[in-house]
Amino acid sequence: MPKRRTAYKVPKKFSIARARLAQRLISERVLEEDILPPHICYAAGVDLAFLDNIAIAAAVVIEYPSLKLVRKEAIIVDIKFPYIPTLLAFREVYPSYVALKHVGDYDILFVDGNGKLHPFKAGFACHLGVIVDKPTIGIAKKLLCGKVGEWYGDKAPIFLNSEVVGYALKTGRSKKPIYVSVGHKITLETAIRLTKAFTKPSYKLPEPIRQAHILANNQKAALCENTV
DNA sequence: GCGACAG
DNA sequence: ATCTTGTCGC
Repeated sequence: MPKRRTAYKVPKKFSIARARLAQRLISERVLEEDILPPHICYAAGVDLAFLDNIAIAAAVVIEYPSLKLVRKEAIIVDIKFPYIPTLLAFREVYPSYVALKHVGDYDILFVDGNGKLHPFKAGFACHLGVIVDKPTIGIAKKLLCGKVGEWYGDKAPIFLNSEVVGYALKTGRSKKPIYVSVGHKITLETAIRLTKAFTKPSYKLPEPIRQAHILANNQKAALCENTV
């Protein structure tokens, strides 16, 4: 009788090793193909604001092509996990997931944070995208890793291990670009096209993220007033 | 070992 | 992300 053993060791408590294992499993589930409706009507966006150890998670739904805000919900959750570069998802995924459940259905999701533009190709956008199982686009305002390639008009590829994992994209009137990458169920090309489609000419960020950010901060301000 | 490092 | 005022320009 052969000796029975586990395929690999799975730590029971949190550890960097366990987090990396989770990220590897997440990255293996990410689908970089367009599995989305032929015509996008609604795009959801999520963003968080913090106050001590609590997070205010805001989720919104933007209609296309009007780019009007049609749904918005915010929730409050206690936060224990700290912000650690490359492990952002472990701090923000749960609140985001809960807030998203309150805005109903949508065709695509915009997340503020990277998708595959991550050291282990498992950024926050991949993590959340796989969990909610929706076409997801990652939008970051700063470069986490990788090297910016040659610019072609308004965009430049981001290389990581000689592989294109995202694009720097100049939107609105901003000199600084935003960084677009695949979260889940979408190709990089479509992610860029939809990011542009959901971004108003005068703003740098796509509406789903911009509106979610505004809502999160408004809710935080309202919460502070009630505390005073 | 050192520096960098989404939100 | 958060702490913070004014300010330059379209």
